[in-house]
Amino acid sequence: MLSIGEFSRATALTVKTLRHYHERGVLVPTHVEPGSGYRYYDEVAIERAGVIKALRELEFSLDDIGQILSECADDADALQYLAKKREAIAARMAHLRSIAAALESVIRTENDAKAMNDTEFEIEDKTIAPVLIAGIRIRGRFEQCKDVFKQLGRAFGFGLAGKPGMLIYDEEYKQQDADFEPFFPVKKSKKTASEIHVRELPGGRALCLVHRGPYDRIASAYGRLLGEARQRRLVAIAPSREVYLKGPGMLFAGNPEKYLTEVQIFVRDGE
Amino acid sequence: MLSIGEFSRATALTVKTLRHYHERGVLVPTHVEPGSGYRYYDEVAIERAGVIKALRELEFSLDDIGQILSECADDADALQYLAKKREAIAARMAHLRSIAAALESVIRTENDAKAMNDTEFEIEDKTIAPVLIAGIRIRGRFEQCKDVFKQLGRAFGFGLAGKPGMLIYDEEYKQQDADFEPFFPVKKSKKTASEIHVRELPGGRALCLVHRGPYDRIASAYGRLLGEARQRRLVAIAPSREVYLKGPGMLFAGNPEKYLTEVQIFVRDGE
DNA sequence: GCTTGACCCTCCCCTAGGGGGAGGCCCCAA
DNA sequence: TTGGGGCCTCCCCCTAGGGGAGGGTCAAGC
Repeated sequence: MLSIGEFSRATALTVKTLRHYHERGVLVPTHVEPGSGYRYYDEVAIERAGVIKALRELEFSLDDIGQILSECADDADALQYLAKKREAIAARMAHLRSIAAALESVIRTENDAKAMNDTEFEIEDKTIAPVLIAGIRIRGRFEQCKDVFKQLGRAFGFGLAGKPGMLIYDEEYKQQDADFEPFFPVKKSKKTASEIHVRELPGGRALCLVHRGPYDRIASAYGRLLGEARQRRLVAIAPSREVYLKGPGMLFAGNPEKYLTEVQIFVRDGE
Repeated sequence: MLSIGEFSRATALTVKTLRHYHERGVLVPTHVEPGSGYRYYDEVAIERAGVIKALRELEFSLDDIGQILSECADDADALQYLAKKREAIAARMAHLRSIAAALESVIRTENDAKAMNDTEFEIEDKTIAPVLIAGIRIRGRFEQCKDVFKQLGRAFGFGLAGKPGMLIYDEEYKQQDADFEPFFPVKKSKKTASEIHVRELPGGRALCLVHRGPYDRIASAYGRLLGEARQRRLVAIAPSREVYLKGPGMLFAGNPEKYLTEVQIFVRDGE
């Protein structure tokens, strides 16, 4: 028979832990001296302690361990518990994966934005590649887009493939009854029962300009782009797009003077 | 100003949680009525509550959240915290992955063994495929192999590709100074600084017999196999192998009468 | 037999993020 | 003025133990 200290060294469990296991009933000492309350353990307890250690390493709770020990004498008997644990761990990992994806997305966005901190932006004549998006087209005020992005983020678990954007279907600026579609680029399509519309956005030639500052001053970027288009004898094709290189973050609204928005006006040669 | 109940509905945080956040200092009410102790919150608190909710969903601790809120006004300011969290989550996921692998391995082993429960085993003349293994060759008593398997399991995180086995280099049975090598099949090689020997085990023709029962009766399987080899005029090639289809489990030692061990004696045509 | 030092005991408080509930005060409307 | 709902503080509960205080026990040396 081993005293608790000897048993602790034999099993590599702390004395505190052993007393706790006794209290919780998962590893009761073989004998408790009635007068002094000293705990004594035998060989059988060493084996049981080994099983408990193995189960703890698999992150079973003490309650589960107590039940497993009372019902099982062989790994095969514990199969249902092991399988349940496997499912629980898979679920937990899926959740952690979604958190990691969200973190990754914020970090990348902020790093990208940081790199553009001191850039002076000019109008660019680019060819935009087609891109798969998930969007929700709505009619109303632009403030609503915040909630729409949240909805999209939840539906796709931030398994996103790029910066969020918006399609603006109106030919002229409308404050009240605007017709627009916030979207996220996504990696692959996914069944969603809601009003989310997943499709490939066509590419094409576009005049682009990055606007730095709050959204209520974004009209100037449109003005410059449309002026440039006229000068180059190009015809704008609706919808135009905005890509939010840096906007209100996932956590903080941040400073609107630092917002970066690329405005893309698709064009074709004028007749 | 909103009462705590109204604020609770506005933020979707429970009243209990809000009081807890107050106590922990992460979300202090805008005003506390001195007489009654009633808490009142304003619009700014709603925004702050939103940030706290987002950070809680990313599984930051309240302490971390307090610090982030006190130092950051923009997602960019929180980058270091986000990056640290990402690392922590990656580490946690790696750990969970190893647990899941261990669970998977036990479950598969037990299911495989269960399927062989009622089988009567006969000698088979098989061609064994080559297999990549990690082994530790030692000299001593067979009881030591238990610790060796533990060591291998730890080193390879149960990222295993099959059943454990053992190579027996002795031509005859030795109790004391046996020369043997417990091994695990592995998926790919891996640098290990210790005495673990990773290599491809050659395949070949072998006479095989599954032995059911404790290891101290395994000699009969060898006897039957060697007799069969003699009868077929085959020559045994050392080392022979044992594959532990079901032995003492990861958790319980279990019932030795149910152990299943495939003995493989490699042979070539006799001259 | 006594002392000493190591060992062991129980009891209480602590961790993170709240949940549940008791007992009592506050506020507003009928 | 009275009710009912809202709000307050205080206490205990959960994991799996850790830290420490205060005090009893064991075995060996003298």
